[in-house]
Amino acid sequence: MKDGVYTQFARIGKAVAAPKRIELLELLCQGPRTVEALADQAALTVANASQHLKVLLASRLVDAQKQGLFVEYRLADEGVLRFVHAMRELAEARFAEVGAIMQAYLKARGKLERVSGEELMQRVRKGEVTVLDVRPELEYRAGHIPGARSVPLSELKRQLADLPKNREIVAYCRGPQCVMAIEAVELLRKRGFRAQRLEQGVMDWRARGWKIEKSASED
Amino acid sequence: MKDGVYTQFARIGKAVAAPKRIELLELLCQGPRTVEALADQAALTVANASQHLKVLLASRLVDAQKQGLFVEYRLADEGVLRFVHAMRELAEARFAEVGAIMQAYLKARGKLERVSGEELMQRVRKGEVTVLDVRPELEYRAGHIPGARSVPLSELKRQLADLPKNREIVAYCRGPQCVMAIEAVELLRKRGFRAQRLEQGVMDWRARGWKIEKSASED
DNA sequence: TGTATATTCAAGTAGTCGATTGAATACTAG
DNA sequence: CTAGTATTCAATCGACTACTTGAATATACA
Repeated sequence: MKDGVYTQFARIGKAVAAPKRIELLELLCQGPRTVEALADQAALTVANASQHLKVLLASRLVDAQKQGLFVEYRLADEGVLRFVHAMRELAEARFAEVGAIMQAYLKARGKLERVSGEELMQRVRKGEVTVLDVRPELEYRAGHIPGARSVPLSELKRQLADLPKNREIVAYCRGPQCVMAIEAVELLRKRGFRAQRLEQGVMDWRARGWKIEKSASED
Repeated sequence: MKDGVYTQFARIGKAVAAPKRIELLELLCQGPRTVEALADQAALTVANASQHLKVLLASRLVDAQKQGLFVEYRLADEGVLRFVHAMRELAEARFAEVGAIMQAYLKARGKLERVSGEELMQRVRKGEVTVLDVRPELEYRAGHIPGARSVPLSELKRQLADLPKNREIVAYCRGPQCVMAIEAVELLRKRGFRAQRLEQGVMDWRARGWKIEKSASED
């Protein structure tokens, strides 16, 4: 009996034993995706991605739902999000490597200051800052930080004219491992804006139980 | 770069991808152990246990420390305990199997009532109950619930005479998957005691941040 | 109906992992 | 130093895994 229980536990472990599956999971933490989108973003062949997703499905960490021509995968529930988050925190605490890799990257990029969530919410409430969600619009629609404005990185250059020059701008993306916000802040600063990067991404935001806003359109 | 990060993350996943390693981890959640003790309790050969422990060591989830003739393994820190706990919660929520296996067992044993932690602490404070730690004494010394008395399951029969007949008794062991407390309660009831089982084990107790008492002796 | 598209299935290969065995290493006690 | 003990190392075998390739389903649209 005891053996059976641990075997069940290990199903969770096996699901997160492959780097690519963790990458897929983190992508799914940002919202539902089709197989193709996931394959694309994780640099996998579609067949291979499908196979990994099948494993995640078998471990009940994700759900799949056929939407017409596409199959949409999503996290099974918020508990999975918390688990992934706990795992990331443990990994970061345990492996200097992870922190080091990120820090080296951040340093090379010129030490962009990071803004914390509590800090941000206070300033948002006072109307002191403009919050930018620089992820693709689809991800924005799946859920975003209250008050954030969707300006996908790819659109940023075109929308520069609409942004306030004298107000502070805080950009965020998927999370600490995502570099979209970093690039956005770089661009903004080059153009003379006062821009900073939000330390957390949407995933951490949710994991901490802070509110998420959903767009009415779609789904 | 991104690939490297996820590879690091996966090291944690790989560490908990094997049932036996999870079993070892849960044993270590109850306190430091030597290789031999772990091998014994997890029903592994010593060499095999050593190998698994090496994997856990490489993933930084545990630490090893040479104590004279023995090597003592222990959790790297409390964060690991929280992680293991989060993983168990996820597994239990996700796999009906785990819950079902346990419930079937509990039912077959005659529906022993379960006592919750908050409930227990209130009654302990009022001096209404006697709390028994039925794990091996070594585990008791490594840490136990405040006010608990060490009566290893193997010693229970011999110490029956010392237990109060008219006071309520609450027994606990390692955790939900551990059956020592169940057996203890059964025995006590057969002998006419008013006995109940504490829902949590030491591990859950700690994970919730409740206090743990340590014996002064050893280490 | 036929064609295009998204996803899954099936089979094959190279590589990894878990368990076993027997030897090697480190420490203790006499 | 020698004998004994706890642990690890090294080599092996069978099982499993990730990824690739090419074919098979299933749905949408014309």
